[in-house]
Amino acid sequence: MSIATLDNSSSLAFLRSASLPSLIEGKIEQMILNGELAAGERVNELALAQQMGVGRSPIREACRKLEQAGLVEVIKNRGVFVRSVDVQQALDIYEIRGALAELAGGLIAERATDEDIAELRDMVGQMDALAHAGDVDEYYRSNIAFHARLAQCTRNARLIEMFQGTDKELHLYRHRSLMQPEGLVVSNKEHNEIVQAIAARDIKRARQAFKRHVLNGKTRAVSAIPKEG
Amino acid sequence: MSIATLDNSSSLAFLRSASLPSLIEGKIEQMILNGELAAGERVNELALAQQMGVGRSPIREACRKLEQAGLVEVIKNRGVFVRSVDVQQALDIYEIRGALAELAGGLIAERATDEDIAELRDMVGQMDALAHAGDVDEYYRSNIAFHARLAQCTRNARLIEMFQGTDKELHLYRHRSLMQPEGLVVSNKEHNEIVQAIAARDIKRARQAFKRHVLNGKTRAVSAIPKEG
DNA sequence: CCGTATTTGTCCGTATGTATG
DNA sequence: ACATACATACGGACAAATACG
Repeated sequence: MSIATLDNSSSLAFLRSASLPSLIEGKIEQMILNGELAAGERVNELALAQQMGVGRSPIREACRKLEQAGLVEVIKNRGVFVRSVDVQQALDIYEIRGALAELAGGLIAERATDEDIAELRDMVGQMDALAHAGDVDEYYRSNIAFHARLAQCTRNARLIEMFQGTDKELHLYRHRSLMQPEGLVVSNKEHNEIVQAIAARDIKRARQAFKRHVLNGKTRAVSAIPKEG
Repeated sequence: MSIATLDNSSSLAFLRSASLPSLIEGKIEQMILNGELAAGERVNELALAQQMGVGRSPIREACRKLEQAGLVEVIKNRGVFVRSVDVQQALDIYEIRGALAELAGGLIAERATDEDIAELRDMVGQMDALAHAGDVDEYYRSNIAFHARLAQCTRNARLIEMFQGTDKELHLYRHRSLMQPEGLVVSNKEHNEIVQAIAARDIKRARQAFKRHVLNGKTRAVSAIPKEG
């Protein structure tokens, strides 16, 4: 009754607020980003339904959302397949992220609070240790958190969503192992430049620093570039 | 067997290629953009299903896609509601479109073919007549087509999608009557500047011209601006 | 505050289409 | 090329939640 019941009721309260398709969507998304579901692989409705102990309807609705998000492709009467992003599509997305980063850099330099900046500094400091230690996995997670925190400082909700969305799409291109241990230090040096420009409230420098960071990320991720170096 | 049969089989072939949820999604989207479904209004599953002569499953899947596209909001156990975009959200989106237009302007100046440019010129010319004639409705349609054609010239599929997507979202803010008859002439003058810069292959000027056009559109659409004039 | 009607959430059955031997 | 097995597409039914009187 006591603790177990409380835990149970609280988890039920959570289930009440979040719809089942949304929970399933998050689960499938996680499976895709974790690589459990590889690019091009088929997403079996019945198998997932039985695995999760639900009917097929919530699975189907979740897949439609993922389709719109660009994480899966749905072929009528054939099934749902994890989207595979080719080089050209990745370059297109990086091109867009470069422009969004340019915008974001300026917004952050204008709108970030001193608390924001202090926190960003801390994160860069911690990542510096991870980079020099060569802890790729932990740096990877911290990198995501840093960019999420950075995006928040734009105070533009739609822009934050676009960074998140395009980042997930790019995961379908970066076939794991997206960074060399030495790339970590370089990447974090760019993080530091961004934060420095923001702290100085230097809009122009912040725009360029953030844009360069994204486009350098493109170069790091895309090994064989067909056009436009 | 003759013509009627052929027509029938061809329409069936179309139904074969496009999924029912996708067709319904387009239909609902059209109803929203046409104003048949007003912002904030509830989308009744059963009513739509009976109206379209289908079950509720395809309706629900279509609504999930529209939710991800940002055209509707789904509240658990309450229903689907046409999204209402407030002033701040509209400003956020215009901010993003400004950055995307800046990117697009440069890409188009680099990548547009001479045929593209000739066609863009023609469209601007036709719109000029419509603008001076004060034909708001026809100008409105031509304006959409012009921007779609312009986006195509970027040769960036994802960027094209983003222009389309954010444009639909903005429709939920612009409560009809988005342009004064005199605004048409001004707007098309900006179109002409964009095409001129592209034809001259002047990347910098094309970037600025396109960005200005979008941000001027923001000013035209947003009457009461709370911050950042 | 309660009962009723309406609407959503989910599951499942059947039909249709696809892949495989 | 055909038949079988399998997966998806859609509709209908039941349960749960909400809205209304």
